[in-house]
Amino acid sequence: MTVRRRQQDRRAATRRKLVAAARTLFAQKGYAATSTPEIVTAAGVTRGALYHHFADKQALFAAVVEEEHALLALTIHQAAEGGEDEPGPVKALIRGGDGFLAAMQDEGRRRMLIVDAPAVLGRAAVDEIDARHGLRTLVEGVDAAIEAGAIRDLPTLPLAHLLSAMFDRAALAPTGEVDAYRKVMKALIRGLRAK
Amino acid sequence: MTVRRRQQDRRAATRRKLVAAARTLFAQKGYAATSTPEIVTAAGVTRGALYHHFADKQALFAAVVEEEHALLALTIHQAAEGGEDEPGPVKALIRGGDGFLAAMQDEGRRRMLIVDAPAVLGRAAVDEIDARHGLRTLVEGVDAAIEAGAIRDLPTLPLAHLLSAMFDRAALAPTGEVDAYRKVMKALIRGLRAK
DNA sequence: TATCTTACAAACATTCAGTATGTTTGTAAG
DNA sequence: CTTACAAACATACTGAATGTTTGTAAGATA
Repeated sequence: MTVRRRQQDRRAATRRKLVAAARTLFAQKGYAATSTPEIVTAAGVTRGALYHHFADKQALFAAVVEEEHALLALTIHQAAEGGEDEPGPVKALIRGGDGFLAAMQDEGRRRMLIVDAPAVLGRAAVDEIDARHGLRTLVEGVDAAIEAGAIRDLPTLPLAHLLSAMFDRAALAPTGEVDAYRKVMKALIRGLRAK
Repeated sequence: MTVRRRQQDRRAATRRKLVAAARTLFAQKGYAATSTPEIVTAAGVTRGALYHHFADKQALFAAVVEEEHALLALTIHQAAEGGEDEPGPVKALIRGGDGFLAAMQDEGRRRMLIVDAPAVLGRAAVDEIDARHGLRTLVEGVDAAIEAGAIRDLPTLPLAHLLSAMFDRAALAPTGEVDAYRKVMKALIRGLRAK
C-alpha cells in the first residue's frame, strides 16, 4: 500500500536493461551464439540479476519475443490506421499484410521471431504467443472477410495460419524480391473471392 | 587406382553409423538437446571419429538434413507415381502436396527439417538444400502449370516458395486438423486458375 | 621392408548454463 | 532511531559440452 515504489522501480529498471540488451544481441547473432555473460555485460549487471529475474536463458528469450511481437502488432496496427477510407475486408487483409512486411524489414526481428523462436521455444509456445498478437488480428480479418461474403467460406483458423505462413516466408525473401512475393500473395488472396 | 577399397569402406561405414545415430537422436530430442557424446555412444565410436569426419556438430546435422531431404523427395516422387493416369498440372500439384503431407507425418522429420534446420544452418543454407530437392520439383510443377495455361502467369520461384511455406505449416498442424488445412490449400491453389 | 598417410582414440582446454551462497539495499515494525 | 526481515542483486562454484591437440594402429605406397 505505502510507497513501495523505489524497489519496484529498481526491479523494473534492471529487467528492462536485461531485455533490451538481450534483444540487441539475440537480433544480431541469434540465440545460440549469444551467451549470458555477454548479455549481462551489455546490460551492465551480473548473471545473478539475470537468474533472479528469469528462470533460464530461454525465459529471457521468451520475454524478448513476447515484447517484440507486441511491438510488431502495434506497428502493423498503426500502419493499418493510415488510410481511413474504410477498405473492403479483402483490401484490409492485403493492407495488413503489407504492414507486416514493412515491419519485418528488420533482419534481427526476422531472425528472432521467425527463425529462432520456433526452434528455441517450440512451435506450440510460439503459436500461443502469436495467437495473442499478430495471428489474432489476422483471424479477425479473415473472419470479417468471410462474414461479408467477400471470400469463400473456409475454416478460419487454418486459413489464417496458412496466410501467416506465407507472410513469414515472404518476409524472409531476399530484399529485392519482396515485391514479387507481395504480388503473388495478392493473387492468391484474390483467388479466394467468393464466386 | 589400385584396390583402395578397404579403407573407403571403413570410412563410409563409420560415417554412415554417425549419420544414422545422429538422425535418430536429432529427430527424438532436437538439435540443441542432443550432445555429441550421446551421438558417438549410440554410433559405437568416439568423438575423435566424429570430428575426423565432420568439421563440427553443425556439419553433422547438415549431413543428416541433406540425407533426410533426399529421402523425403524420393518418398514424394514414389507417391506421385501412384496414379498413372497423367493428371493435369494443377491436380499434379495437389497430389504432390498430399504426398508431402503424408511423408511429413513423422514428428522427428518435421522437427529436423522445418523447425531446427533454419535455426541451426540458417535460412540461406536450408534454401540451398531445398532447392536441390523438394523445391526443385515444386518449381517444375508450378512451371508446368503456368506453361499449360492452367494457372495464372505469376513469378514461378516466389509462388513455389509460398506454396512450400504453406505446406510446411500444414505439416506442422495438429494431426487432426491436417485435413482442414489440405482443403484450404486446395482452395487457394484452385483460386490460381487462369480465368 | 620402410615410409607415409588415413582413420580413428584419448586427453586437454575453454566456455557456458545453471546453482548455491554471500552481500547490499530497501522496508516495515517496535 | 534501531532492529528484523525480505527482496535484489553479486560472486563463487559445478557439471557438462564443444572443439582441439596429441597419440596410435592399420592400411596404402614406394
